[in-house]
Amino acid sequence: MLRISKRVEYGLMALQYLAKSGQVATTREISDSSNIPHDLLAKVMQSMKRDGIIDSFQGVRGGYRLLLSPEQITLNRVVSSLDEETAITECATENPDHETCAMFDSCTIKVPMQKLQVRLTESVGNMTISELL
Amino acid sequence: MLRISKRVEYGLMALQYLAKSGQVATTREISDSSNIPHDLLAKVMQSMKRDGIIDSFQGVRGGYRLLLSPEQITLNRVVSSLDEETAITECATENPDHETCAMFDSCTIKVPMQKLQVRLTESVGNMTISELL
DNA sequence: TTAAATAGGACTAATTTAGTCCGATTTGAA
DNA sequence: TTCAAATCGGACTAAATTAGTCCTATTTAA
Repeated sequence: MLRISKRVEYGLMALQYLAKSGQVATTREISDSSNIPHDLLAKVMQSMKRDGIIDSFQGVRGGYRLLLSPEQITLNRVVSSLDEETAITECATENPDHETCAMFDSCTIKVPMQKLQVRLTESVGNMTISELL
Repeated sequence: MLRISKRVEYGLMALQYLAKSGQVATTREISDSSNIPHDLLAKVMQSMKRDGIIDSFQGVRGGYRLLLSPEQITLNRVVSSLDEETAITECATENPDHETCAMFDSCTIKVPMQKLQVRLTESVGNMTISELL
């Protein structure tokens, strides 16, 4: 029905890795262990860093570390760090309007779609990293 | 997190229309009333016809009609009629294997993803057309 | 000083999705 | 009988999104 992006897949793998190790790990270490393209994972880590999910250390002994506990990191959070679009339809965002969808006024499935979004966020999106351990 | 395709959006609108009218309606009628590209809607209707959700009548007084009650038509059903990929990851399909994903063996988030798929199907996917009325 | 690491922007390639076009067939009505 | 309105279905193009690469700068421990 709805496919998860590679960015989110890689992000989840990396967070799982960090949660398991409990220590600082480099993108090289993670990408090698999981067969993830290194440069792409680097982007993913940077995004999650900016969002405050993980912490980073530059320089030769650098790397990343979890900043939140596995229980605190939800799929919703990971997705909103890593994906552009996070809603099932354009009108299922926080404050949808004509800017986002040309059919805004005439649309007859707007309200049901917004309800679906809530269901998705509350059931699927509430998964946490602790469920990956 | 996961966006619904235009095909599914249009499909839902059309099914809602058919459910409301309770009669035979043409793709022209539906596409005009909802501002949907006609030719694309035609494809969508054909797919849903093939899947047995709706019924068709050819010729000058032709069109489409619901074949199932609105309560019987789930989002899961609509999506599987209209989309190519219906799972959140390649490994969250019925019988996943190496054909579908190169990382199948080494992947460490396979099982959790399969559980997520179940959650998605059971919560979001269970919505029916009756919820659009 | 150097090598290993993050930071980040720009870019290309690949894939997926959206939408169009064409011709065939069916069929009710003028 | 003809015609126009409809479904049917394949092939195709265009657009958008996603995946992945590349390059350069900065940081920092050894």
